[in-house]
Amino acid sequence: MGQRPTILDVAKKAGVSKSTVSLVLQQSASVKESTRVAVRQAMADIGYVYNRSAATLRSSSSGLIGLVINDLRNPFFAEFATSFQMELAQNGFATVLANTDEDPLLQSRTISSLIEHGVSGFVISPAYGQEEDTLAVIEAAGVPTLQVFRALSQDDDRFPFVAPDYKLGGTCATEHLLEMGCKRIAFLGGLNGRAVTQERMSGYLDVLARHRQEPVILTGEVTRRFGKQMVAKLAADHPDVDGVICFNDLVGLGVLSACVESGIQVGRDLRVVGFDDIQDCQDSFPALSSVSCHIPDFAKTTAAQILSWINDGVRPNDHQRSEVELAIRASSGQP
Amino acid sequence: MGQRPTILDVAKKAGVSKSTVSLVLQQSASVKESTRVAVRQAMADIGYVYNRSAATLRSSSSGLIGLVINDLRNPFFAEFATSFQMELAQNGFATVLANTDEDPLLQSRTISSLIEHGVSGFVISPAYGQEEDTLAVIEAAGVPTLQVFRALSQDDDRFPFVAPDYKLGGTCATEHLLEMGCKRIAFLGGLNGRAVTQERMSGYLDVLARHRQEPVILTGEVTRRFGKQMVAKLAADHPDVDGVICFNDLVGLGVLSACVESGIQVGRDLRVVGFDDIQDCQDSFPALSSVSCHIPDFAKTTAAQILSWINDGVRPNDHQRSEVELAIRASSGQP
DNA sequence: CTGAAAGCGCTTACAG
DNA sequence: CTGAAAGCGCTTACAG
Repeated sequence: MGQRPTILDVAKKAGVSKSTVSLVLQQSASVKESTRVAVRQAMADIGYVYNRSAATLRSSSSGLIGLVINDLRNPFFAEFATSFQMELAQNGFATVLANTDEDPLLQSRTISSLIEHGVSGFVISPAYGQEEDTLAVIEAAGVPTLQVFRALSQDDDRFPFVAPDYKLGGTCATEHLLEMGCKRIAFLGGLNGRAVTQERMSGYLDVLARHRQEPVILTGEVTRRFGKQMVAKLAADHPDVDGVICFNDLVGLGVLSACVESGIQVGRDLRVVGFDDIQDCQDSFPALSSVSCHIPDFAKTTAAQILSWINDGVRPNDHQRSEVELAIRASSGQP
Repeated sequence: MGQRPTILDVAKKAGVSKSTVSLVLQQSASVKESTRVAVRQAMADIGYVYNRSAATLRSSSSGLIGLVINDLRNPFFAEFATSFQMELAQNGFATVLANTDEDPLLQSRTISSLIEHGVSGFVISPAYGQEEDTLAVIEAAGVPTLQVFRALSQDDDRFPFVAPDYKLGGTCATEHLLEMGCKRIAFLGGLNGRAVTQERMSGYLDVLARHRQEPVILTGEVTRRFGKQMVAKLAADHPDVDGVICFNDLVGLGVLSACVESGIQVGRDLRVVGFDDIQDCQDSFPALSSVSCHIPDFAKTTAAQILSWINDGVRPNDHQRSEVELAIRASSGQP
């Protein structure tokens, strides 16, 4: 492959100094149009390729963003990651992606590694556990870091946090099921004690309290499998349940498939609402009602915030909630 | 954050020269154990962080792999990307991920950008179209590149290609349905004319020819939606079809949900086999039989190959096929 | 608006 | 086994 051309070669070819070439590379306004064109032409002629590592070393800005996700096999996160990456790409940033698989140890190691790579910022949906380790590593590096969906620490404000309005989602879903005439509504899935579970559940609990209904809570994994299991459990232990709010769509889709299996008419015998509104919701049978978190918009906003923090030093607000909206489909009783 | 310590600070602290520090960093065997320990200790004491950009500039090896995927919203690719990234991480490499959304223009731009970032290698599941542009960009850079699942060019061997044995998968699926007693088997989905579609279909066609059955082919999108639509079409145009082989699991899952909707008993009235064996197959109702591509294993192998190419100069074989295996579940008639 | 010089933090021969 | 020197390809002040 020989030697790749450098800005020196470009400068020679274009008949200018290498500083001028560098200025062209940085889109500096202080380069005359005609020289700019000449330099660009010279680059094209000799097949010049920008070397970011060299630039990073001098300017300490890599154009790399670290996206660290607790569970990338979950389609919700995969959809977010995809939208986020594409948005960053449009703004000239590349995304270094890492799945931590809910392992806090792997998480700290991953983050350290990405810091070595000189990421200009982090967006992280953290794994639970050993929060201090992770926080300390990031803090020591002083890299702009935005937490999404989950917060490593509820109390302090070391890193801004943005998430959908989980509580409102729980509220809307519950009110909707009540309006549809449900007399007994269960909440399924979500790890007990986690903030996200608490929030989604609290909307549900508030509404039920106002309507003097007793809650039925079956927390647990956030998987299709768990949703399927809970249908049997409901039939056995809580036969009066006629509506369920699921921690997320995976649980909801599991409920749907178990209902089909056991001949329960979803949308009539049992009304089901999921949470997140992943793409699958639209193509299940019946289509799954869900609290939409507007994943693509959320990803765009997140990208915009981390970029303006990096580029313009604008630190996002510490606590932000994005809008949610109930997407009503056949699983909760609409035609 | 002030100045981050450099190897010079470490050297001063440990009382050695910076070359020695560098050798420790590179795990060189020619550093005495005691000095190695002293240097490591000094690093910990002053909070040293390795600066890869500097190392990359000098050594031209970034420790970054570009993973370029045509459709990352498809769970099959998301599962692959996740397994691949985690495997790379275990080997000290970071993954820069990019979705091209089946857009060849975005693909060439993406690849150029990743080359600027100095990726040490590419793994790419390409988008179709303008293949030459993409090939030229990579070739000019001389970056080790492994094509997976799809090949940009069938004829030439510019970049090694590895994929599951699609044809064998089609064969197994068809034979299985025949054994289950199907009298008329359709092939659903897959873009017409694409190599992957051709291959999956050719296994199906061969088996049918041997058994003197007429094929029924309905190519099209590779989505749940398309699968749903085809159930109605089959009922209208090909009521005798009692088995379907789907281009992929998304199509298969769409078929299942439409069957539930229209009261068709999957596994009896209609036997269904998908392709890829994504995780959802296990939790649908009925569970979806599928040609397993062993995604996690495939990802591991891919990672190993690109790494040994980069690290040891071992270029993978030009055409490789990985094993597939039919996972038989209720949708094709097993209990 | 453009050029000459220094320097970012490493690795790499080369001595010793 | 360790040290002094050069250099990777850029950007950044600083002159002019």
